Amino acid sequence: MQDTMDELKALADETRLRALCALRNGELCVCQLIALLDLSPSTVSKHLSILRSARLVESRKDGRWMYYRLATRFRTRAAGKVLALLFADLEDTPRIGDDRKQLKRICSESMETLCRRLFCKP
Amino acid sequence: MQDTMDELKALADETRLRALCALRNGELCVCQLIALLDLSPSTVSKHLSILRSARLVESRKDGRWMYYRLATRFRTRAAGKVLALLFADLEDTPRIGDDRKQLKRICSESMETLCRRLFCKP
DNA sequence: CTGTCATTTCGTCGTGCGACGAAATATAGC
DNA sequence: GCTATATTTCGTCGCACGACGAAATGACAG
Repeated sequence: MQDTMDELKALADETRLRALCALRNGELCVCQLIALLDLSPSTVSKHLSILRSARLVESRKDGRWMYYRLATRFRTRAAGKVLALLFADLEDTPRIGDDRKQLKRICSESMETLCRRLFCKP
Repeated sequence: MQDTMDELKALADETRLRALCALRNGELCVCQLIALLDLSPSTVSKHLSILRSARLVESRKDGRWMYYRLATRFRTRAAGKVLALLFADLEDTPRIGDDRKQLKRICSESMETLCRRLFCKP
């Protein structure tokens, strides 16, 4: 039951749902998620650590960059199917639609340029 | 998206999950849920109102008693299937197993006797 | 109409969560 | 080894949430 609760609590936040939806098309770097979600790096990092504790996402480190992706194996039998159902529902919402467009723009940029924009003064 | 969020937030609480599981076999009176969950009447009432706001349960009044049951139509396409998946997973957990036994005992009592035990001093 | 009883609403208290900035950690490039 | 940079950890703040008891509401029983 604790596993289920962890997953549900991880899902019960709009920011984290948006992050999960963004990861549907493959892994993303933290800085890309920061740009998408438009929150402080520390806040985004905390959200990702909550998703990882619930084993809804996995991460890998590549040099200076940290990549997150959807988990492939979950702690509960329900999790994978629940995610699929949520994704299908959220597909049509304006918020997630906007995110998808925004993500396209973000991914068209090199990560160096992106990070420069994120962390440096204008 | 708000509908999905409301549902997920309603689900992300152990007490409310237990209540939903208890309602799988049919409607229950508030006093039966109070006995099962072992929480104050006001607390249980609040939980049920959250579940009702999310449209996961429906209620009907019969005289002095208020009955709650699982909703049949949901606000999102995912909700019904998500509930089914959660139920299947929770089925096997000790907590929900205990609840099922406890609920059998509770339902074997008349509601008058039950309420007398709940509200009156011994 | 009045009293009783089941349930909800209201007010309060403590805890948990999401936000941030500052500091710490880790890696790449010089 | 330094320095710059990407991410995480830590400390703090405000707010939402779950718990309760007391008071309000609504329905039946006399």
